[in-house]
Amino acid sequence: MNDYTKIKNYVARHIQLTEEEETYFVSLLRTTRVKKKQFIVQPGFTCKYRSYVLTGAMRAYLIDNKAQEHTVAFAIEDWWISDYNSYINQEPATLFVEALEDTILIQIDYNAEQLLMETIPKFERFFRIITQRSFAFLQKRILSNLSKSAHERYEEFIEKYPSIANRVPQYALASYLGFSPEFLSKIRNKRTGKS
Amino acid sequence: MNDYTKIKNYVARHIQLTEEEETYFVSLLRTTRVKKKQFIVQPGFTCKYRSYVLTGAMRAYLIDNKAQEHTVAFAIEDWWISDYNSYINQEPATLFVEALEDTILIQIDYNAEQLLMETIPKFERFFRIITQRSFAFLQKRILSNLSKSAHERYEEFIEKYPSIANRVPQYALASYLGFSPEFLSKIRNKRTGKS
DNA sequence: AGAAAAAAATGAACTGGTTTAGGAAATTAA
DNA sequence: TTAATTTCCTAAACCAGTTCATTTTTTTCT
Repeated sequence: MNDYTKIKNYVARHIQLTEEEETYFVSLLRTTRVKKKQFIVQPGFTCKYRSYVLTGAMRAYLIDNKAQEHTVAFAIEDWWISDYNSYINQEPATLFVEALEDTILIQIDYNAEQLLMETIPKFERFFRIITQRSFAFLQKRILSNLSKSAHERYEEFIEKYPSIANRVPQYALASYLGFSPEFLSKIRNKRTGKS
Repeated sequence: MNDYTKIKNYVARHIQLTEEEETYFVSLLRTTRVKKKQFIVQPGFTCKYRSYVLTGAMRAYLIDNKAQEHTVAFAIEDWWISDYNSYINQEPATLFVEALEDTILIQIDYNAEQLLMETIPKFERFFRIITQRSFAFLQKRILSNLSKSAHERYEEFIEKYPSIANRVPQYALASYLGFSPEFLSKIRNKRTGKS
C-alpha cells in the first residue's frame, strides 16, 4: 500500500545509504492523501511538513492585498513542495498550498528532519544539494521574468514543462508566469491561429 | 594585512568550530583585490570561486539578446556573491560579476570547498543553511515582482536596503527591480516633489 | 441527465511602464 | 582644470499587458 520505492530512489540519486539508514529514513515518513482543492498549508499556520508528491499535482500561491493570486510553485510526481519560508524558520505561513488534483503525498515533519540530519549526517548533504538546485531554479526564473516578454515566458514554459502546462488550470499558469488569464487566452489564440 | 576576523565571525554565526578547524578553514581562503568596473566572472568561463565581500560592492548581471542588462544580485560588506549556477555545477558562466567600487574579496575555490565539506562535515551544514537563506530571499523577490508595482518595489527596496540604494548606480538598481532607468527617474521625482 | 458553478474565450477601453531623443550633471582621465 | 565619458534627467509618443463586461465552454454536483 505505502510504496516508498520512488522516494528512496529520489534520495539515492543524491546520497548512498545503507539498508539500515534507509529503513530509519522511511520510518520517519508518513503518507497523506488530499482531495482536489484541499489545502495542506494556509497563511497563519506554521507549516509542519516538507511534502513529496507521489501521485497528483499541487501548487503554492500567495494572495496579495488586491485579492490577486500569484503562484510560487507547482509540483507533480517526484517533486517536493511546501511553504519553505514557513517550514525552514518554523514561522507562520504566508502561502496557500493546494491540491490541483487528488494527490498522494509523502511527508516528513520538521523535527524528524532535524533528527534525521543529526542521526545521518549524509542527509545534511542531501538537503544542501536539493536546496542548491532549487536556488538555481529560482534564479533562472527571476532572470526569465526580468528579461523576457510574457509571450516568450509562455513559450519557454510549455517547452520546458509541457506535462505541467497541460495539466494545471490556465489561471494558475498565468499567475505563475506573471500575467493575467485574459492575456494567456490571447497568446494561445495567436499561437494556434484559425484552422 | 589579511584580516579573516569578519569571515570567521560570519561562519561562527552558523556553526561552531574548534580552533584547529578554524585554522584549516582559513588556510583554504585567499584574498583578492579588484578595481571598480573589473570583472571576476564573465560568460563562457567557469566560475572558480565563491566570494565574500570584505569591503566594497559588487553586482552580478545578465546581458540578454537585446543587449539589456538585468541585475541578479548586489553584494556589499559581509555578503557573498558568485554566478552560483556556474559555481555549483562547474559549468560555463552566463553572468558577469563586476566590482561597483574598489573591492576586497575573500574567496574559496570549488575544490577547496568540496574538500572542506569532506574534512569538516559541519561545513556541509553551513552551506546548507546559507543556501536555504538565499533560497528564501529569492522566493520573496519573485513574489514581490509578481505582486507589486514598480513603484512599490522601489519603496520596498529603499526601505529594506537603504545602504545599497544610495550606493549603486541608478541604472543598476532599475535593472534589479525590473524596470527602465527612465522610469526610476520618474518615480524619484514624484517622490521628492518640488520643494 | 440536468442544473449550477467554475473556468476559459472574446473584445473594447485603458494604463503602467517603455522607447526614443535630447540636454544637464557628475566622474574619470590626462 | 579641461576634455571625454558616463550617468542622470525630462518629456512626448508609444505599446505590452490589464481591466472590465459579457458569452461560451467545461466541470462538478445531485
